[in-house]
Amino acid sequence: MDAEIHPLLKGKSKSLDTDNTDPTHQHEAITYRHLLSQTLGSRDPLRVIALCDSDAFYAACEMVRLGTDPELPLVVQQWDSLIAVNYPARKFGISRMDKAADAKKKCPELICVHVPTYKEGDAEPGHWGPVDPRTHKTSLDTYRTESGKILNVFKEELPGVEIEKASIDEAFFDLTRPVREALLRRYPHLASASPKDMDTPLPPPPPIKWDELGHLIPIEPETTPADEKEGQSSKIPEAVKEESLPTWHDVALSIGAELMAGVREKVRTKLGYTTSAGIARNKFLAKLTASYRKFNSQVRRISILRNAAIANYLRPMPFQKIRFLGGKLGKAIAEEYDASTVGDLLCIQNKYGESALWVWEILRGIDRSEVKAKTAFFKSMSASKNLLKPLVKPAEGAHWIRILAADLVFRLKAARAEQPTLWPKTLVLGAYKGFGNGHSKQAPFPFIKDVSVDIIASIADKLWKELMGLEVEGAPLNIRHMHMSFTGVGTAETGQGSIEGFLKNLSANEDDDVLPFTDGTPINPGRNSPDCHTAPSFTCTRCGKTISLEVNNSDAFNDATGATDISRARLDWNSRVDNLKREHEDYHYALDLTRRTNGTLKVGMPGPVSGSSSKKKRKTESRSRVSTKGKSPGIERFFNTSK
DNA sequence: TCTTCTGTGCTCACCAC
DNA sequence: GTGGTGAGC
Repeated sequence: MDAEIHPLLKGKSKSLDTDNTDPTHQHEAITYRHLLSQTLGSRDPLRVIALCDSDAFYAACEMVRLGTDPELPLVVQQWDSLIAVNYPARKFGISRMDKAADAKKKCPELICVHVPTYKEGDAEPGHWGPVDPRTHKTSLDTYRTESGKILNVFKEELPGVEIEKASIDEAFFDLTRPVREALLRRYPHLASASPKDMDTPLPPPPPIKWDELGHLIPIEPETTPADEKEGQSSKIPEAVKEESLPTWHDVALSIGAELMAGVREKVRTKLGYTTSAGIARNKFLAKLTASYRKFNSQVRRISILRNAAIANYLRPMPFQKIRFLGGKLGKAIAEEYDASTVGDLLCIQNKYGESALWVWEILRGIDRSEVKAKTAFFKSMSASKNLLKPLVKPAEGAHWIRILAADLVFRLKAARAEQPTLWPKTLVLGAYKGFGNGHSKQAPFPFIKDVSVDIIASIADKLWKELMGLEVEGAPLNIRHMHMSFTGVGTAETGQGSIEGFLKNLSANEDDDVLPFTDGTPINPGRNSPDCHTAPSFTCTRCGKTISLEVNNSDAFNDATGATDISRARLDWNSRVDNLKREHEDYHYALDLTRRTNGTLKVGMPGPVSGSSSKKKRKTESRSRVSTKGKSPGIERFFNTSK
């Protein structure tokens, strides 16, 4: 879920257009041009994004595996603590924080399932008899497998839709395209605009039967359902009534809800999992919407956030719930402003607001990050184990090495079922005595087709010896934690630039540059690319940087639309490069603005470029501030301003 | 009822040195 | 290569 732009610097281009009066674009008129354009990407006013997740996923996996009655209370435990509680069990007041024994007291007939475990010699994780943390290691692998099955159903049901697996039980969907297609099918009169009418707004949309689709997040906050009903008849002022009139985007959301209802039903019938979904105009809001469960108990599991409801939905939200604001940055903001909700921050944004564009935008529900299928597998794969009974003799290491190795073998094999050439370049073994007290050693890992516990163990045993060599003679060993991981996971193919498929931004230094396809691999091999070997790009006259277009395999000229027309494809390229230019200009504009209002913004970042990891950069930035400024309190650490 | 807050035991990513 | 942190589930 990488945004393309540094979150703190994201060109607030869109908001500069229509700006402060309508940051969420909820009143933006949708024209024929909007409707018929295929190239607006995240700026599409008809964008529909969904997040689908499974409730109490681990518990659901066990219910399916065991074939238990869905009404029976069930929990999944990891040693003594609960890691998943199904809905029937929640009715007994059991929560994830309970210990297994306490939960059992609350509900004597509770079904307690232990997570799958390995012990030495096991080829795969399983539900073996009594488990013992002193001999076993837990494994979530069966849940990963189930997660993969769900993802496959998603893909089958929505071919051509970009689906991004966000975690073991969540995925984002960019439904914009299928929704647009459905829209044009259902309302064919929309498709027949003459060129001169392209910029006229669409005719009024039809009414929408929300009740059949899911739960609509109310425009007016703090009203009980009764209030809402009453309000609809007479109490709500005219202006609000206006706002709640359906828009074409609402129609689009409703079609998105239909699509999600379809895939959810397929997941239920094919695999037995129930899911929830949130539908909104972007990923950030879709995610928040999905977690809206107020009236969303068992029946309606789709929540929909209309543009008109965004502001009131966000305002009371504790902002530290927002991704990237949950950590130290959020804490610093909270302390600086004595604020806790989004609403609190909206009033005081201007002090640092311009140097924190990402925050400015996200508080207003603006998020342009793309839904993008994960193109590569994990960069690393790790297994670790807390040892309740610390190791005291070096010879005890071999046992745990084999257990951790079994976990990695199993997972690598599973990954290779889909990507046979997957190759972890290094193996790392770590042994720790406690906080910050330990070491790790690594060794190159050969490309072997049949990776086995023995192979890994033979390498790891050597690493273990090295680690033991670091120990002081005669001192107690006392290893409390062991860690083994594969790093540098990639594919063994040559010319693997296409694996990434996206532009790479190698580092976050001043002098870094965006490299178009490091090895010159065609962006879109074959037919449709205007130029098979060059990423479309432009060079900024102000900063001299060359900005290249990110290529996304859901792009309009790609397979799904069947657009084979090269000139059309070229048009797409050009308009998208234009967008990119605008975005980049916005970036400079924002930078200038910041300099004027807040002193110099010292972030040392390249402009908004495609293909870089926002997370990476944000973290880099905040971390470097912390480390360079030492104890500097407050928010300045994050938005480094100077007089 | 909903939310939120804690915590543990992982897993993954990234950066500094 | 190695150590260490932040963050999310």
